[in-house]
Amino acid sequence: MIKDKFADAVTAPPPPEGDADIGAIKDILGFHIRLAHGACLRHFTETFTDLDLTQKQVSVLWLVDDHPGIAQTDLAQRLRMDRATTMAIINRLQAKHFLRRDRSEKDGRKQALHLEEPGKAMLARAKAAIGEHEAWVKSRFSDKEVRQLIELLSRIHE
Amino acid sequence: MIKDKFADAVTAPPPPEGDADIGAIKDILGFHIRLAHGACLRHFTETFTDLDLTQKQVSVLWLVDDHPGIAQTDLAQRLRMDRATTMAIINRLQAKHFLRRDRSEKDGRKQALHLEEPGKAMLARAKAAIGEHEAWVKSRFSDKEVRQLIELLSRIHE
DNA sequence: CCTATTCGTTAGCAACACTTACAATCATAA
DNA sequence: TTATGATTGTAAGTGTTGCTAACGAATAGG
Repeated sequence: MIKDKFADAVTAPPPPEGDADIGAIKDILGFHIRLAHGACLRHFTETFTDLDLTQKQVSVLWLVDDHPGIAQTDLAQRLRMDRATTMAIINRLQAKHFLRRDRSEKDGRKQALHLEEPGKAMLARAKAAIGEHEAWVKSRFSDKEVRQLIELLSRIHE
Repeated sequence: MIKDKFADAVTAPPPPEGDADIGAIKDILGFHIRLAHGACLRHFTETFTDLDLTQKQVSVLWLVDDHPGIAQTDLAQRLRMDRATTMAIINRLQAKHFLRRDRSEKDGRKQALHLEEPGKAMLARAKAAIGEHEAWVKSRFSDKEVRQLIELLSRIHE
């Protein structure tokens, strides 16, 4: 119930002038990446309204579960985030009691992150929701195309 | 000079545990789209620091140039943006005297957007910068792969 | 004419990315 | 061992973006 007008915009014939879509921008690869990301983000947000989680938050929960005791800097590197941005996300997750910070024993500067029980439960629900979301994205591709797309995108973010 | 640590993170061997990259998340298509978008956005921002323009602002300048007299709603639909978000972007561009709002003669509710001279000059510079940016993105693909990738991404944002 | 819709606008909220600065900790060289 | 420099987390602040809710003005349709 968010995108009715977009549906129109897509199926409607070019409004006034003739060709009249997005013009030469449509040849710009970066532009398509941004639009595709925006579409994904919108659908993700809808899928996760009940859980009240963002993409980043889910990614962090997921990685902390995969790597118990991981430090914030390590997290930031894996998700290509700023240290300060990571802080903000960790703060929100901690406020919800999804994870805790323990001082690392090996390095007093670092914080060892661990999921709390509510975090584990939420992650389980989140993974189910991600299944839905992924199904939505992948519905327009064959398995081979999905692998192709992932391979191509991987080259961009290394 | 922003991403030295990321270069390390990418070329460095998996830190502690064994496989230890991003784990099962790497099979999630949406995750790769987000990372690729993030990488693009970072490079774009670096490329456009001198011009002090964002992706959205460039897209709007470009479209207004392609479709003189376009209304804000039409812009919003083409770029998949909210009306309110579009307002904010138009306001910033207008504050820099890059474009102006004229009341539409055919529909008193609409604002007809036109580029001002500074806007045209800036768009010319922006298009050159986009050339650089695109070259950076495309450097890792063949022409065929670029066409493929655009086609696949287009299916996501319709 | 009356009603519903559209468009622009304003205001506010949340998330994120970035910067600068600072304190604590660690690593290393003198 | 001490001094120096780098790393880590933290805090505070700025800017961009996306969303909502509400309102007035203009339009379209009955």
